[in-house]
Amino acid sequence: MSRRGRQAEAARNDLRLLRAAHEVFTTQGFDAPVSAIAKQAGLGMGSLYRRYRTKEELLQRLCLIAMERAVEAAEDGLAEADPWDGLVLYVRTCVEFRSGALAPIAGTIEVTGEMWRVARLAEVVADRLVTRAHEAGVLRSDVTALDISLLMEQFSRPAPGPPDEGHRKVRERLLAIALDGLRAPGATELPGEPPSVEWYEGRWGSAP
Amino acid sequence: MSRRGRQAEAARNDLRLLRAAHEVFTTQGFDAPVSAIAKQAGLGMGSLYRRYRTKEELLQRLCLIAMERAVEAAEDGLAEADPWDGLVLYVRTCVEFRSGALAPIAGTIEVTGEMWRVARLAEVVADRLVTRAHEAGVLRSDVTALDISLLMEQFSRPAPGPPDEGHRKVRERLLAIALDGLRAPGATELPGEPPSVEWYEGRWGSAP
DNA sequence: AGTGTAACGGAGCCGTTCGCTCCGGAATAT
DNA sequence: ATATTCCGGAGCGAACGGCTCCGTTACACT
Repeated sequence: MSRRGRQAEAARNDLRLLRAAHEVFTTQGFDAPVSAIAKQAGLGMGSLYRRYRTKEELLQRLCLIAMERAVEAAEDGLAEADPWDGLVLYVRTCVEFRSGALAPIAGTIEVTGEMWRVARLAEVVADRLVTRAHEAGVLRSDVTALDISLLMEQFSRPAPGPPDEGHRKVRERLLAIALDGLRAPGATELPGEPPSVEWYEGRWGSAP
Repeated sequence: MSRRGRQAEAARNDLRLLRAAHEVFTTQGFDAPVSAIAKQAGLGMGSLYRRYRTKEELLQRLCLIAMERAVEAAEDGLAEADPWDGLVLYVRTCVEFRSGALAPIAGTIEVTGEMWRVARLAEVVADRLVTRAHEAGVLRSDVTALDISLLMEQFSRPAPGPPDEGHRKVRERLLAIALDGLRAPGATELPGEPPSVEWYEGRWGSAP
């Protein structure tokens, strides 16, 4: 797998690039300047634009990876013996990686076929996790898988200003509160209709 | 109060301007173009820059008004007989007005003396509301007033993309979940230390 | 060692955007 | 009729962002 010399450096740089892009885009929003990614990665613009021919291409790659990670997180949750612990692990992991912050980007770029594929997969796996929690009676019955996706998205929303360790801690506390609110049985019924998949994916542009 | 003719129109326009600015800044973020506010208000740039000499001046006014509204909301909550209902009313009202979305703006502009004054007042009133809920034993004991402020801020965070009625509904559902998570007694203890006021207000620049 | 080549950094091009100004005209007041 | 107030929006200068181009560097192969 690993090559030597200059090629190995290129591979390392690609990783650094993706990490930097994740960091920058999730905290500064998707209209962050490309130069900020290069800077964060400790690379020049030339290297970035050699690897990705356009900003959009970088974003597509980034979203794809984030979704793959979400799938992994869901599978990890499924591997957990206790349904509740599994669900919590999934939510915590996703919020930690801020996958939700990437989701709205999909509205800005063209969604590739592969992205749709992984998105469907992620949906299926997450559904399984939620269904299991429902059947075990540990998750309040009026909450849907989509509610949970949107909750994660809400908690991945970037805080303005420079990244701050304090923000991470605060998010953990607030998320713990919200997770308690997810436990069965709910104290009060949730208002309104559950959100629909059509609406949710409508923000991504038309289907494949 | 109301004047006639051209002066009355100017007063109406000021209101429209503030409403538009609130709408635009809370949904698009604080780096939204000034022209967008003028457009949303149905006015020209000239009218805007006659009333407010600079973008910063407009933002200062806007923040001040938002904080005054937060104070009102807290007082309304205090007027409620039931401590829990009062707290919920306060949180719901603030999230509805998205006061939290304005708070981070304070880091980008100079904070006037009057703004500090009202901020202190808001802090005091909100504290009273939270303390009352604690004493009544309806609010989980490990949550602080600052946690609640930050929760409101998290839920006021702008969603990318065009404003959408769906988002409002979803926010209500998610907020209902979080509010259930605030009820006493909490299912699991909150992680980490409670946030400190110094950290919270540190984002606004130095004290007056 | 010498040469070809793949990857690197970053200054700079060009189109766009943004805050703000300025002026001609319309509505009101005197 | 004249003076005053207020309005709209084209346009200015500066800054910014995506992307390219090119001189330089460091490895690979013989």
